[in-house]
Amino acid sequence: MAATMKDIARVTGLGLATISSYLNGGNVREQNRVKIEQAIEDLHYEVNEVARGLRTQATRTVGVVIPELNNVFCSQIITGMEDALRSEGYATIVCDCRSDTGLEKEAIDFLVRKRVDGLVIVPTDIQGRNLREFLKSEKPLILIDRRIQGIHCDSVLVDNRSAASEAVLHLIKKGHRNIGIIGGPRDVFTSQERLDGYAAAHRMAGIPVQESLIMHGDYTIRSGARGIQKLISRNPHMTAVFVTNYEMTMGAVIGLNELSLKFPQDISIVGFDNLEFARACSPSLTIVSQPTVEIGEKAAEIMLCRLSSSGQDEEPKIIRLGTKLIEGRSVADISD
Amino acid sequence: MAATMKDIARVTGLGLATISSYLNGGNVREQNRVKIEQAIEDLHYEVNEVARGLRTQATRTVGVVIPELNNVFCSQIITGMEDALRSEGYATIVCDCRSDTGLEKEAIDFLVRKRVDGLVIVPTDIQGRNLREFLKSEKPLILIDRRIQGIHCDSVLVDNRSAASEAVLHLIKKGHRNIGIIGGPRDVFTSQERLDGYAAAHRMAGIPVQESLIMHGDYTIRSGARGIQKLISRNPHMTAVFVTNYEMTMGAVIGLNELSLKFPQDISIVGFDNLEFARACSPSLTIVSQPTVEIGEKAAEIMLCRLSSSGQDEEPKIIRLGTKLIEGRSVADISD
DNA sequence: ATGAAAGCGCTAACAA
DNA sequence: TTGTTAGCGCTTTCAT
Repeated sequence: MAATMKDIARVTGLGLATISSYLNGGNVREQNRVKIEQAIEDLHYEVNEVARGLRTQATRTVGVVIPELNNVFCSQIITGMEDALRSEGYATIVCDCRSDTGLEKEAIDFLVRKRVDGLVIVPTDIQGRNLREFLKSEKPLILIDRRIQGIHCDSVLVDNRSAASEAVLHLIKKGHRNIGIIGGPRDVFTSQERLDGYAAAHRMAGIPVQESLIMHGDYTIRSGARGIQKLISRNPHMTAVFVTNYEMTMGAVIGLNELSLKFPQDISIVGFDNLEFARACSPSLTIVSQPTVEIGEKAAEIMLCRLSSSGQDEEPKIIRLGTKLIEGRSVADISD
Repeated sequence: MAATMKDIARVTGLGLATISSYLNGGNVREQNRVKIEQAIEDLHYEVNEVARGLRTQATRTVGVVIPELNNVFCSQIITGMEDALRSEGYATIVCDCRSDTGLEKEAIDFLVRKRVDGLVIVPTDIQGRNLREFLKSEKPLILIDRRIQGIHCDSVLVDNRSAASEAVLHLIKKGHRNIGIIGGPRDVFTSQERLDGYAAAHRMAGIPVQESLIMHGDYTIRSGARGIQKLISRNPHMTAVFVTNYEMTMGAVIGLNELSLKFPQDISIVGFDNLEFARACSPSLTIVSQPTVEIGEKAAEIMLCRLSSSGQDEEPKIIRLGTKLIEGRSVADISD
């Protein structure tokens, strides 16, 4: 059996309160401090966080629900967040709900049962019913990447409209007029914003938006490959495609390979996320890059703040982080 | 405040033992069962797993330590494992130690303090000092991907020797005689096994191994890019390269792009992992594919078994899973 | 089948 | 500063 505070008390001849005080950074007489440290060393004592949690009603654990762990955007966010939380003694329990609203509900219930102190989520269910329930618990909730109507809580987002319009304007500047887009699911917040940005860029340039140039994928590699192939067959005049997440970008590249088409000669392409992949492509891809690690760190920072005694009653914060357009060689200049 | 068993007892007029018995699947008189269920419903009661954990000395939580979450091999393993564990009510706390032995120790201590019931680890420290300590706790420990000398515990590995020799023999069959390899760090178990396989294939074919054809990377994209460039400058006769993990494979592709070299015309390449990336390359890459999700599921299965009352005293299991060589178009046939 | 009571390891209020 | 004590919410004897 692992040693307990009682053992330390017995060995040192001190009371429990003294040990507890020492462990929690309180004042202890020098000679006792030495004794306690010696005993802890000898008995390999480690605080039992379960007992502490029962007493303090805090598990020092944060729950995270994401649509897909096996997705660079998500895994990078978690890397940044987990790191920041752990350095403050918080554990992170990550649940992957496979973009399934049912599994999302199960994951949240699971985390509630585990008594996490707070929840960070990249929501799948756009209704947010599960979240409304969670909010009643008065525990901090942070939304990442997607907002939900009627849910007022801290959110960390990127500026999707600007990101998309910057990408599309870049294509327009290079002379493209028939620009396809492979967007995400119609009902996803982020996806809508990116489509808005696509339309806004067209408006700014005075180019009408053509419905046939708009495809909705589901953020998978497969849908990216299918998407670009459909776009091409439907739109003989299309000279460029903007793809709105990493997996679909990779899919689009696969799709072109399958048709033996080359970028930028046959078609220009602007992708999304994952600089490494962009550089690995030949020629390298022009992409919109999101500050994923920063998103995770920001979420952790806000969570830590809410969890501390001070930052509880402040208004919900909406953080918008910027993206960068990183130029590769996948866009042909056809202006003349 | 959330409702407790006491509340259920008060509302139903029953004793705590009865409620507990009900919650744990014991026998309860029909009429009481109904009453209890009603009360649970009304009060939104949820078991407090923290209190239960304190009492039962089990948190129903498994700790996982990996060298890099933002690495497809690791994230896919975790996807498979987390899924299997959660469906049995176990939470997974993942710690990313950034391939740093110091951080690995911190992560393990952290998980011990969190009183995880078991530990699954892709070890970074090849000495395994942290693990020796953990083993004393009598809690189940499972090693993934890498074994450690002197640590006897369950392990889930792939057959690295066969994987590597199959890849190299494939190259030899296509007529290659000067085959470079970008291996992992010298001290990593998996990396040694793959190098063994590389050598074994040469022996089988009666081809001497040349030291200059062997590079050691550190499993990062950057080291793959540098690695292939060094190999090329050092070995003018080299016609093919075998790259031994996904990140370095992507790096090698980047490195070739930077030199404006094409595969398979200028050099043939066999990579590792991530079928999607392999298909996204142009032409598609021939790769060794590991059953990552299966590795995670197997680890979860063994952990669940060890954690159950039955499977505790069995001998450590060493599971070896097979890999597949998936042919793309990145290997030129130069036999004549 | 059910109830009473002890105790898991800790913190915090109170006393000394 | 330190000791004593009560309980956090649960499971588990031991009675009944």
